[in-house]
Amino acid sequence: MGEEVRITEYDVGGEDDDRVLEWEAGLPSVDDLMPLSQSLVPAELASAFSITPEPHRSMIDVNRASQDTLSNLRGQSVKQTLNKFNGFKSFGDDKGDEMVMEGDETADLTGDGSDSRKLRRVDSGGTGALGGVGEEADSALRADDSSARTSKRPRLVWTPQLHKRFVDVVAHLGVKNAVPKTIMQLMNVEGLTRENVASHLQKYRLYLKRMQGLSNEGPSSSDHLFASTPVPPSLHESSGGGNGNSHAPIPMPYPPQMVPMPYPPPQMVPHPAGAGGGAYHHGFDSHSHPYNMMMPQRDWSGSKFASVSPYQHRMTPNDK
DNA sequence: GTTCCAATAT
DNA sequence: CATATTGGAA
Repeated sequence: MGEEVRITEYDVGGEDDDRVLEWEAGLPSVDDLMPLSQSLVPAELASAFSITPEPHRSMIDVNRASQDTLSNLRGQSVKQTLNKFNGFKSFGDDKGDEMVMEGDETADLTGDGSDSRKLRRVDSGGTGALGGVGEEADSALRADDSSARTSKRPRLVWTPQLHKRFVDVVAHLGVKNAVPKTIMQLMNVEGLTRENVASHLQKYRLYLKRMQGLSNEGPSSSDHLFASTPVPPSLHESSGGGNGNSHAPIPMPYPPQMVPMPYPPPQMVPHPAGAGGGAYHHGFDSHSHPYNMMMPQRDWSGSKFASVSPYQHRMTPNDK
């Protein structure tokens, strides 16, 4: 069994600082990785081989470790990086809604009760304030607030990836079937609520409508996210019409493997939301920022919510 | 009783 | 502007 965390061992060589950013970009998110608390070796197996499992490691430990490591790499920007780690949040929300999804090779391990710790860090302007390098990373969190219950969900941020998925699903369901509940289910994004989808769907419909009216012309400044999304050419109806099946609450289009868009299990990555300053918008022109650009299909990060995004840029390049 | 959907609120 | 929340209608 190899060791998991030995990131600290990599030596930096004489690389540029920029390299570091590149690494970050490609690195899996925290949620991407196996839960730290989980041992790689099953207990029985371990005992059989006389392996003593390592004591538990918590996020705090890791953060500390990474802080150390990063401190070595670059004396300064550490904080920013750490924020990325702390910035993600995890929801334990279970509405008991199970997917009707098949069991293909997704081998979904995601769903497991991966530790639903609520690690919440909403730093926003803090960056400027002290900017100290030795900024506290832990912030153990006050116990009472840690329970997500009774607390409101943060605003969902529809990242390009999320939206992409949304559009795909909507495209595949007919117009008739493209209702919030179904969409939500097919999207298979953890923590995504029906309301979230409903709200987005509403906006999306308006967008489509507007698009139809003005079929040609007009890089409207209000395009944003939508502009870059391949709109379903024709909103064709799916099996809904001819399907005489009375049962099956959710009409699965086709067998899993045949379905043109097999979605990977949900994952999430911390999003730079407001703080960093840069937002995506427009899809292009973003190549100066390490994170959150339209990545190749893979890594469809940002399936989750992000901290509030207080800032929004108002740009009217060529407003019409 | 649930879900959709449009309007309205934050 | 982007989402959330609301309330009437299917």
